Amino acid sequence: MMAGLIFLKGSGMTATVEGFQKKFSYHHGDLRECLIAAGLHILETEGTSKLSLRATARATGVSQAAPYSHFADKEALLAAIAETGFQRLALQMAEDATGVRDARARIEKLILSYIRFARDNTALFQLMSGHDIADIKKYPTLGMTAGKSYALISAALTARTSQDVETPFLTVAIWSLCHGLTGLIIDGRLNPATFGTEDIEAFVSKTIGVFAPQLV
Amino acid sequence: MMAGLIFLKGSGMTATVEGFQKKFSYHHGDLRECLIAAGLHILETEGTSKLSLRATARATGVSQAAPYSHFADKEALLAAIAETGFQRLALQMAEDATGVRDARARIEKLILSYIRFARDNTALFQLMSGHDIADIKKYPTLGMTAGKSYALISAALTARTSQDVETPFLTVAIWSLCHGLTGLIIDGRLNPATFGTEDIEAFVSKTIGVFAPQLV
DNA sequence: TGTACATCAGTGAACGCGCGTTCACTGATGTAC
DNA sequence: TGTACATCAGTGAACGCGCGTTCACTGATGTAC
Repeated sequence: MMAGLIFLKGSGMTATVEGFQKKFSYHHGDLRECLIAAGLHILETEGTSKLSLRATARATGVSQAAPYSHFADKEALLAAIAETGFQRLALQMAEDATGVRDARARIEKLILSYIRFARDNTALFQLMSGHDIADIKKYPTLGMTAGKSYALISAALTARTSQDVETPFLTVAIWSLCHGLTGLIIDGRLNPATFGTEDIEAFVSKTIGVFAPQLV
Repeated sequence: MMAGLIFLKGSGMTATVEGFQKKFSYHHGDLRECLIAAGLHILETEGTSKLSLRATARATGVSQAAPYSHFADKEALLAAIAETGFQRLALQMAEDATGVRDARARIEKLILSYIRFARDNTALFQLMSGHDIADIKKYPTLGMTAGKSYALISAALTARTSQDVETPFLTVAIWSLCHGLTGLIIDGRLNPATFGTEDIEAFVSKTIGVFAPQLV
């Protein structure tokens, strides 16, 4: 099946949109979500430079002016796409760490999940991390959603704080390490041969061991 | 004095270019360096989106086709600008840590210098860290120059490795932490109030203390 | 149940813009004699 | 020392492009009566 079909609108056509059958007509019915989905698709298949309002509308089979019924401008679409990204990231992290109750193992899982997400969705991750959205305060829900993955790591640490190192400090430190390692990896600026460990899993494990030995 | 003057070329005009007087005429004489300087200037004053070959040529007072005498295409100019950025970063880090011989203090200085550079040159730092240059292998000197700041931290660590944690591992870890903390700070995604320390200096110091207590 | 109407999502043409790149050219410069 | 010439950095006009955004409009839909 063509992935693009999901976003397409055409007279009389039917297509599965997020699990339910929908008959398309003059009014799309689900355009906002489809534009976001199409934007995500363009981002991953063609890169940031190709992600335009017009291309997104095109991929959705809708006129170039149609997005303006749902987004004030291009930046608003970018913000919505980034927010979806943060939602997916938090979801994936939570899923990957499901059932893992041991604090240290859980932190490691969360970090590896973060790295995996960035690797699998590089352009999206860069949109989420970058400066393409100038005024982040214009999109209050974006900041909130972005905090979800941070909260997962914070929560995993909260249960197991040592006496001499506070959780907030530890969270920021581990979060920075996770974020930095991820960025360096996806930019190809780290040579895994010089890690001093066999692979990234081992590296993360060793890092947490050195950094937070108080975690059980 | 207008900063733009530095890059300007005009019949009969004189301007100081990197410390020496130069009389401009049909042939510029130093166009390659001036284009890079102008590009850096645009990057910091107007942002990545305004950094185009045409704008750079305009800022240099030269025709829009002139840059093609020195750069194969836009990406080649971006690579040259990024490389200059890496050069400046390494230089600043080395300067900021001059005379600091204590391993732990030196690492801290280097990290704080890295953060300061990113804060003072946000758009440039993003060009250096981002994916705007698609095929980094096309610019071999870029990769080499990028390695200089990494080498500074690595060297600072080499002198003081504990028995149970190897230097390469520690370097990657501290490098990741430094890079990640920097990225989160310049993206405004960290609230300094929740650091658990008074300021960033204290945070970095505490981090190194926890992470590498074996450093004197 | 049937009809008139208000709503507003989506249309399609048009605007002006800045961009990367090409191309035949021009003119300043350094060098060989 | 003076002249002819090759070099090649820089010119300026032009190409085609895709973009964000606006605007008067159209037609599908739901609702009030």
